[in-house]
Amino acid sequence: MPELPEVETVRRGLDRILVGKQILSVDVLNDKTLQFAHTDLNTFVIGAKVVAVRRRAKMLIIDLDSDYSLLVHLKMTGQMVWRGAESWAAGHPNDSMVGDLPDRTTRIIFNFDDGQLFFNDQRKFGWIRLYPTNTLSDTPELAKLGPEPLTSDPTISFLRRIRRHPRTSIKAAILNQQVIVGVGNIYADESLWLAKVHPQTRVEGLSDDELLHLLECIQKSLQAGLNSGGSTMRNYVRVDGTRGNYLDKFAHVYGREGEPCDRCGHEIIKIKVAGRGTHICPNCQKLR
DNA sequence: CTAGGATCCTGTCAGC
DNA sequence: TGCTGACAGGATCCTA
Repeated sequence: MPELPEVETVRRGLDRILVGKQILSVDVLNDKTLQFAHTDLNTFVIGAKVVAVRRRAKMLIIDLDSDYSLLVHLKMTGQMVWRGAESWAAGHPNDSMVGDLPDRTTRIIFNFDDGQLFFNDQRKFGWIRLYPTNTLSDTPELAKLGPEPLTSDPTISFLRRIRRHPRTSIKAAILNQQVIVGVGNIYADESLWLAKVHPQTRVEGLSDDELLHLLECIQKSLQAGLNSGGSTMRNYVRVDGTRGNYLDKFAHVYGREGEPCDRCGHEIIKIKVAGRGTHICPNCQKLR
């Protein structure tokens, strides 16, 4: 799914398009996606205007002038698509970004007077919840999260939090949102390659300096993803109309098994770590 | 605390 | 062609 760079790309688009607009109605095409009392739609959502669109970890926060906020998680296959005078899409890249909507992946539709916002999610893991804006930071979803890697200084918090898991693999540790937020399977692999750390290395086997260097590599990888525009309609459809892969713009190892390492030329291999497909250069990333 | 597996879903792809 | 199993950018829950 969308990791931090993709969710932040969604956030920027929604903030630009939605702020100041009023939600006229909501169509619920999949009951389980909207995870709050549906009667609350009438009380706190319909008729409200969007005040701001924020992000925490991999979640979107749509603040409404009812003093309630929609909390959105795209999980593996969630995407947001705006259709109005302008057409815009970001999140999980697939044909729903460019085809007629609603389609079979559409779960929720927010209707505005000048357009529609589609929440599409093929696998139905994604969800939308509703909380009073001033209670958000105390919710189970947000309360225990680790620091943001690209805003504020995460170093002290990161070190303290990752040291709580001395015997876990470094890959599992950086995927843990209570240690550092925003890292998913792609950016975990990219960061570990950049830092030349084998994903199965135990946390206790790395010094503070090595962990902080890895943190810098996490920040660099996430920033590279963000700079390439996350996964948006623009980079999903190439100029010639064919389908593109935004990973090509920055990925060194993810999805590149069998290809040569950009640094040493050794063949990239795919293994399994922490239950996830994991891409490494076995020459650059040796298990000590 | 930790590893591993199952789970929530739908779709695609490789191999037979 | 059809079938089967593995796998997919997330996260939680359970067992051992």
